[in-house]
Amino acid sequence: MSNSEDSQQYLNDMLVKEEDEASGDESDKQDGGIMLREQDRFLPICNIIKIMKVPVPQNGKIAKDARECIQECVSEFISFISSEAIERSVAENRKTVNGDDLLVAFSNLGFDNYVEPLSIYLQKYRDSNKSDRNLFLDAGYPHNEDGSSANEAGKQ
Amino acid sequence: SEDESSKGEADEEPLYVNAKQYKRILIRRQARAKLESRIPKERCKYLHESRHRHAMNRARGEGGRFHSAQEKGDQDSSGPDSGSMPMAPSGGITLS
Amino acid sequence: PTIDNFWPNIVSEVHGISQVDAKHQVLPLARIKKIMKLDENAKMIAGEAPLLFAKACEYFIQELTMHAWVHTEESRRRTLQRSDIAQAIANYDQFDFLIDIVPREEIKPSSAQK
DNA sequence: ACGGAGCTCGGTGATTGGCTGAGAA
DNA sequence: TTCTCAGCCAATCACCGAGCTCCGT
Repeated sequence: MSNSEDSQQYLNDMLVKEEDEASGDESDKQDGGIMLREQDRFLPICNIIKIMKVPVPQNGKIAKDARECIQECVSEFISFISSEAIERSVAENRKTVNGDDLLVAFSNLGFDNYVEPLSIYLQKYRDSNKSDRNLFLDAGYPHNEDGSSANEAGKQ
Repeated sequence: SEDESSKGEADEEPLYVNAKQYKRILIRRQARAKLESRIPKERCKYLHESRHRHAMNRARGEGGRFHSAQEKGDQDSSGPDSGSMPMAPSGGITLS
Repeated sequence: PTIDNFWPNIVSEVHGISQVDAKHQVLPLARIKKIMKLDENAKMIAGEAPLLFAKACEYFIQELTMHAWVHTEESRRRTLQRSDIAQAIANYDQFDFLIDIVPREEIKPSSAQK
């Protein structure tokens, strides 16, 4: 039953380290390190397509070239903003790139439109995490801290 | 402060680009060059061998579409005449 | 659904979010982090960074696609293709950072170049 | 004490091609 | 007009996220 024609052997992600492309006749071995696969460089194409369909009319079509083009653009988008944000975190002697570094990077690179919605989104994310923690801690264990004790998240 | 558009690279990029992005574009260009050797020159036909084989072996409808795998064994006890229709709405029409 | 209303709509959408659900993101956070880590200067990355990027990427994809679709309609087509994206990038200076990814010469021949 | 890197693990949605009309040419 | 090519289906399995532990700040 088992076929004997298995040109490529796949190991699990735990063991796979070397290049493992199985594109049929693909045999490009570039030195300089480990080969990067598309899964390492791009976001999943299915998710990209879903988002692309939002501003396109219902009966509109999207060519394969266009999907892959956007996929590459998105990865460059991430790397482009990241590069600026990382440089800022280094300039401030921090090892961790945080959300504020990104917001500053968006602003500095001319993506001013992104700053307001992303600031709101980031604030809501931090609020929801803090409220989760505080509810858990305040439930039955009074833990004193210097300064503030009771503050409610007010908005709108 | 200067609000002029930065020129492209003196002898490589003759186009005018967004002044706020100019410096970063050059930095990214270098970073991509370092990665270039690790990037395959062309896109492969599929990402996973196993998923490729899965798609090839799947039950397919007449129009080439994937179809519920109602049978995957090889032995068909029923007569060949039995039209494979999982659910035939008798005269009824689907709501809406 | 127009370009002028895009960002105002986005801003009112984020206000409608009650609690940030990190789980059901459209884009996988682990993949975004992996792409960020391709930068040799990247050391540590806060958990909120991929989350911000997930949202930002949604906006970016929608905006770029929206701009590209304008050119699809200008050419009286119903299929968005790569040349439309090249045009969109050429016409909006916020997309200048993509100039190497989609070079100018990718704009379809016999089309006016601004 | 906080929070992120690196494991492991289990649950799940992204991946995937043949046919055919929409639509690019 | 000719003929390329994107949408359409859903089952597997690679990968994502949620737990851990460990270590640096």
